[in-house]
Amino acid sequence: MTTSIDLLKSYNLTVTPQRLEIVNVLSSYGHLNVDKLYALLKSTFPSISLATVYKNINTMIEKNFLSEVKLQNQKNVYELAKETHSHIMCIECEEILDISIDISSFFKEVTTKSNYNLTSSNIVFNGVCQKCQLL
Amino acid sequence: MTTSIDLLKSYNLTVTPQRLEIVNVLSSYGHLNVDKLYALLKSTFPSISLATVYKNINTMIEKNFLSEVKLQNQKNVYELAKETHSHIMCIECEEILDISIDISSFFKEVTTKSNYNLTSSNIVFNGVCQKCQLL
DNA sequence: CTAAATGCAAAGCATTTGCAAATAT
DNA sequence: ATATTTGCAAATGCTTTGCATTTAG
Repeated sequence: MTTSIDLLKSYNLTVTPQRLEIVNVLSSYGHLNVDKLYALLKSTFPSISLATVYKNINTMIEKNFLSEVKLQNQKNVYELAKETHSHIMCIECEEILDISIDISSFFKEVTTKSNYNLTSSNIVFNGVCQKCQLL
Repeated sequence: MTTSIDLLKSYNLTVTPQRLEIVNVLSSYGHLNVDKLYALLKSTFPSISLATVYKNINTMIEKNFLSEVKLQNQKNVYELAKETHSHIMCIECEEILDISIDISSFFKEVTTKSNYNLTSSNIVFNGVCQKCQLL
C-alpha cells in the first residue's frame, strides 16, 4: 500500500501537512478548482494562504503530480495525475467524470492527416448528467 | 456571396467597422488570442480600446458567432464559429490547425458509458508540427 | 545545517465596468 | 429618435512575487 507520503516523495515533492491534505481532498473529490480546494484546505488549516495553494498547484503540475483540466465556462480544475483519460462535464451541475476511451484510432487518423507528431490530447465532452436530465 | 456585413447581421450583431475588422483578421489568421487580435486591430484603428475588443469577443461568443478554444499552457484563442471540429496545436511554434475527425463513434461510446446526454465536445491534440520536427 | 515551504502583504496582469460621446439602425 | 457601441479611466479579480519565519530533510 502506497501512502500519500510515499506518493509525494516519488514525485520529488517535499512532504508537508498542507500537501498531504491536498492529496486527501483531491482523492476524495476528484476534481477541484482553486477556490474549492482553498476552502476545503481552510477547514483543516485555518491559516493557510491562497498563495500557498497556488504555489503548490504550480509545483505539483511541474512535477506531473497534478494535471489541469480546462473546461468550458468554468474555472480550471485540478486532479491527481493518472493514466491518460478524457472528461465529461455536466453543463448543469458541473459534475465532472473521468472516462477512459480508446483514442488510439484517433491518434492515428490525426497523425496521418496533420503530419504532427502527437504527444498528448485534451478531450472534454459536455452534456447533461442523468440526475440533471430528470429535473 | 455572403459579405462580412451580412454575416454579422445574420447573427444579430450590430455592424461596426471594428467588428468588420475582427471578422477580417480572424478569417485571415484563423485563431487569435486577445492580445494578438488587439494588436492587429490597432493597425487599422489606432485608437481602438482593449475594452472594446473584450466586449466584442464576449458578445460575439454569446451570439455564437465566435468560439473560444482553450489550450494547454497558452492563452485562449478565438475563431469564427464553424461546424464542430477539433484542434491540433504545435507545442513548439503554437501553430493551431483545425481538423475534422468523425467523433460520432465516441459520442456513442461516451453516452453509453456515462448516461450523459452529450451536447458538445472540446478536443485538442498537442504535438510537434512537421516544420518544427525538422529544427 | 541547508533547502524548501508557508503565510502575509504587495505587486502584477487580465478582464470587466461605468459613463460620456459617437455611431448604427 | 432610440438603442448600441466605442474609448477612456477606474475598478475588480485572479495569480504571482518578495520576504521574513517556520518547517522538512
